[in-house]
Amino acid sequence: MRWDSLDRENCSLARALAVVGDRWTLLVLRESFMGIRRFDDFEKRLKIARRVLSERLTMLVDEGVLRKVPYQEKPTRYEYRLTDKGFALYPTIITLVHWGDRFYADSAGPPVLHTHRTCGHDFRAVVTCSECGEALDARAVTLRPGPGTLRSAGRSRSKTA
Amino acid sequence: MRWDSLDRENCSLARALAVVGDRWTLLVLRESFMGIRRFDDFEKRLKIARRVLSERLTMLVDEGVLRKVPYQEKPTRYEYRLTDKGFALYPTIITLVHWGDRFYADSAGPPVLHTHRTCGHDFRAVVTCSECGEALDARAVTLRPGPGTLRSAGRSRSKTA
DNA sequence: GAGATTAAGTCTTGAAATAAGACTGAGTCA
DNA sequence: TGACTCAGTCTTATTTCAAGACTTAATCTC
Repeated sequence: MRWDSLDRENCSLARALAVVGDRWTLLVLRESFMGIRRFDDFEKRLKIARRVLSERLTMLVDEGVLRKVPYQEKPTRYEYRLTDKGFALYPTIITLVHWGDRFYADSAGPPVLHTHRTCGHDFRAVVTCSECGEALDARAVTLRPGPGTLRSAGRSRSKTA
Repeated sequence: MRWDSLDRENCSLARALAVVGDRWTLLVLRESFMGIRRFDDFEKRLKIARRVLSERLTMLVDEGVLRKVPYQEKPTRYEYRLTDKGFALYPTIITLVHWGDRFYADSAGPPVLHTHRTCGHDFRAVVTCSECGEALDARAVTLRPGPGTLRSAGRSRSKTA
């Protein structure tokens, strides 16, 4: 499978992965969520090859996940900021961080704590159902074909997720 | 950076990505969540190179995300099932699927709908704070060093996420 | 009992992505 | 004038990946 053709596949996960399903891309976004915006700062913090960083940033801008904003003139220089589409990836990233905390933290505990400013507490991310508000468990979810289902999709059979 | 050394880095996201930060790995897990368990079924559905599939499954078993369970003898054959650690990736996958639905669905709508058996409704995944129950926004989260922080970590400065 | 089939892989080969680091260019600072 | 900053691009060697033929072990089909 060629990944640049994946966006045509009728699967939201495959389409999402065609954009962010890459280690460097997600680490770049982690830095964005931590407030990093400039090329050299990304490079120094990630120790990423400049060529790879350049490619990823350009791709993320093309996809609308980041946007280039000029922060000085003479010479004009740009920084990379999250768009709303980029901010919408936060749930994915925070849940993955917490998975890492849970299964790969040092015995001492997680390296970083997340504090919810609204309530003032350190928290874990809990994924809940938009309809009933209960915490979601994969075993309690059923799949069924949606309006965008293609005729070909074998995955359209109702199946326990 | 070599990815096999990433687990030693003091960052939960990097450690998590060292395991699941790969397109094929996440698509394999998607199939697992859809109930697929056998080598040939993964291969047929994903059209993945057998070599790559074999590698990914072995790695996921080594990491404890999947486990091999014999389902017949003569010859003994195994299927791959999610462990609890594997099920714990559901929040990450469901939020990424919904991100794909939101930004990459056909005009008709998402290809697959998710139904919560507990309440009977189609739902979106909402990430909430474990402490106050409110929906989380990246802008309302602050980072601070946790017990596992290394002395080296520049990321330990308190920073808006 | 010969040959096809099923399941779960391994092997080979060519193509693509990555890492490391030198190089470029436009402008400022000392 | 020369060093420095920032944001890249370019080159080359290494690593990883994709495609698909091949292997093994056992069972079904005729």
